[in-house]
Amino acid sequence: MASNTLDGGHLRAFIERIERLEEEKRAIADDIKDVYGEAKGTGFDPKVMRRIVSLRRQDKGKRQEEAEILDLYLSALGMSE
Amino acid sequence: MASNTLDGGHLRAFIERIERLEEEKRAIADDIKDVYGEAKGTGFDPKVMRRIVSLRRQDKGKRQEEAEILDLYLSALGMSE
Amino acid sequence: MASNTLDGGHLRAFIERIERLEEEKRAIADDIKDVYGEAKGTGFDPKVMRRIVSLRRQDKGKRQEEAEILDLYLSALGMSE
Amino acid sequence: MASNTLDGGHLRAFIERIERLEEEKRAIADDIKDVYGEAKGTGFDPKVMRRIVSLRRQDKGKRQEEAEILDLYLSALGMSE
DNA sequence: TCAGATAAAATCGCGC
DNA sequence: GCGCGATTTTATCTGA
Repeated sequence: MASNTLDGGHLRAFIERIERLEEEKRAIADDIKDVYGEAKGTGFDPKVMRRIVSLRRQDKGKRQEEAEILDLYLSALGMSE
Repeated sequence: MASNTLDGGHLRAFIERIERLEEEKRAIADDIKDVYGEAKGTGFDPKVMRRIVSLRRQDKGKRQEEAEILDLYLSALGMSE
Repeated sequence: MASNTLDGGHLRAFIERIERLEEEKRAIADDIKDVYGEAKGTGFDPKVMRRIVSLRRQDKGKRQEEAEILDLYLSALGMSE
Repeated sequence: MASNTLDGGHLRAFIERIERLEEEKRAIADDIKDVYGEAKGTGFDPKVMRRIVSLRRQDKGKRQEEAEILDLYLSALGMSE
């Protein structure tokens, strides 16, 4: 039972670390929303902006994927080290 | 055309701010994942932990909503002033 | 081409079933709106009512989650069998 | 205070009617999900199907809009009765 | 690696 | 028309 108490304290610590991080994450999400709002206030269409961000994210992901494939080829050729 | 360039620069600035924020957000998400991994390494079940975090988040949200609805009732009853 | 026609017919049947169900769903949504309107007509504030409905929905979901998490705890402790 | 009790009962009746309707709505939503699952089981791609349903819904909305415009013209011409 | 579950983002629709 | 809430769609993550 003592060990249960110990585990409980340990678990609580983990939970609270996670909750703090999630709070930070949420704060940033709010910041992002604010930026969209600010942009809207200066005449930009948030919907269009979201699409741009999404497209650029995809491009970036694709570029990363291509880089990984390149690494794969290089290591297959014994040229990665 | 000059105005287009200006708008473009403005838009670009917004987009880049958003992308930086999204990067931070993703970094925090990774941190959270790490914490779950670390907890798992010490014997805790991540699934149970996620459920706990979720439940606590709901509790918090619900308490806030209840406070809001009380205000609503009071104002509906003309007792808010 | 015969197989295309067959697949097309099959697909069409699925699509139409879905569309019929969506129509029913929309009809119910309209009914709900009507009830809010009727309640408003007898002096109740729809905004407050919506909040109540939302809160009760959350309560229900939370109770279900709590039951699930109890199961999780029990199984995590090897007490579920 | 007696009137409050009466109002409470009335309010409760409205709330419960709404909740029953929302339950029906949710049941239908589940049915729809089931149909997509069934279609997937016979080899159709749910994502494509959703797009089809969405397109057809748009078409329908557009056709309705056109019909309304036609009615408008007809009544403007005194030909609607 | 894929399916299933979970969470996030985007879209839609309502009421104000 | 705008914000807000609900719904739907998309992306992420975990476990098999």
